[in-house]
Amino acid sequence: MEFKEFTKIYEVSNQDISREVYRNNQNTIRIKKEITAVNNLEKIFNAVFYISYKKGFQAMSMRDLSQKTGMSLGSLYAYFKGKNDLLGIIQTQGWAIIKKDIEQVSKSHEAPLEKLKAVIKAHIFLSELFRPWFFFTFMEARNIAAVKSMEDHTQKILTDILVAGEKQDVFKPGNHHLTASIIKAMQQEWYLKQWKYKKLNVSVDQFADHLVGMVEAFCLV
Amino acid sequence: MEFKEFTKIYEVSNQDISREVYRNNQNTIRIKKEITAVNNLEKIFNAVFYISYKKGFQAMSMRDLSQKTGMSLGSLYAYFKGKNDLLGIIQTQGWAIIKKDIEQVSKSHEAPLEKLKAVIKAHIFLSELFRPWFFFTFMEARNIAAVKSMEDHTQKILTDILVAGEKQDVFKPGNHHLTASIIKAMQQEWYLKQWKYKKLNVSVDQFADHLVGMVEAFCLV
DNA sequence: GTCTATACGTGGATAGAC
DNA sequence: GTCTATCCACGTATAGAC
Repeated sequence: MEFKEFTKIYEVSNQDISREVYRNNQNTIRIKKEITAVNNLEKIFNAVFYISYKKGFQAMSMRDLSQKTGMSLGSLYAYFKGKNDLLGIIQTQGWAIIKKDIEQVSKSHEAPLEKLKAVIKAHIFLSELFRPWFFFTFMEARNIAAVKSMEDHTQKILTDILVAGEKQDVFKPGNHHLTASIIKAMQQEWYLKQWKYKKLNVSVDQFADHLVGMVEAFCLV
Repeated sequence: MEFKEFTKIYEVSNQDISREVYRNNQNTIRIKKEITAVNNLEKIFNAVFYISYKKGFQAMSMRDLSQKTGMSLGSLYAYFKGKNDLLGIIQTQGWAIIKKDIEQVSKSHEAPLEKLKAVIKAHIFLSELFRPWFFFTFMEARNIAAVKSMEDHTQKILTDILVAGEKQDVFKPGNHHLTASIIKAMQQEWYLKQWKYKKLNVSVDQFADHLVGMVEAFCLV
């Protein structure tokens, strides 16, 4: 599967995400008109990602955010209770995006190798589609327990596939936990070092294929 | 080479680092007695790493730092001009540690495969020895141009080895820039996700060997 | 729903005693 | 060299007009 294909199957836009956030937080968001709210939420998220990418969420002031969105300080506080609340909203949503996807993909395919390839690629493609969410979640949430448990969760999926593959004599024996962990690291690389791959002129598809190639070389009997 | 061996060859302690920092910054540091200065600098760095690991450097207040070091606010400012200055000092030193090592190691060995293994392992071992410095540098300096150029630099060393190996028919042809980049990502994993490998009970040596195994499987003809 | 004006607290930094 | 006390700016958050 290539990235283009993936985007057609996985039809979710940034607007959809903002709408989801709006509906999940209608109790705290003071805006009544959905269209207005969704549009502004999108503006807010983009601004947060932009500023946080450069200097981190903590260093971003509400005045920064006000300037970048073009909205006043007062308006912003109609969309979230406080800066900390905003952080929580983004993290929760980022988490939801990742979780939903992984579960979906890991159910498709049966053969271990095909399954492994599909899971690896799906995660990279998803992180490409929502790169700012992934980057932000990684950078700003590092020590939250929730994030660690999510890492464990997604890693377990990979480990299970490797173990199943070994039983079917498709994969070599070895420390599958460790292999799974390193695969995860390689996937993360794509959204953590975007600037590098832009400079190297490497596309998502190239990156994903290269990574799959490395995993195959190491795991296959 | 194993980690134990490495530590014997590379005989540098945290004290040595603090002393280096002291000597490099004698113009701005107001303390005259070296012993006092070096001891307190070490305390300061450890405190910075501890607090920043949990909430990031920006979120760390000078009062946090004062409490954790047991030194007063006033005293702290005798060691650096300001919070921003402190950040710069740590980053510069972190950078120096990495740079010095890599250059040293890349000169040893001649055969591409041996050289590749040595460079990969040395970096992992070094990052283990000075893990807080590496973690801090990665997390707090992500978008500084200096850091990007350093990434390029260390990556180039790996790329060159791969290219040389291909010419000697030891390594398969391929996108060596991309491979080098992914190797770097795998190395970084060791100090970025320390908590995970502690939980998995994976030692530095195991990790390094596993990684070398993956690279060999992929690169060797 | 969005704005401006403003209150209030926190945090970086310094002065000056010891 | 280190401390306490204090200054001042900046940033979060709210009130209330439009």
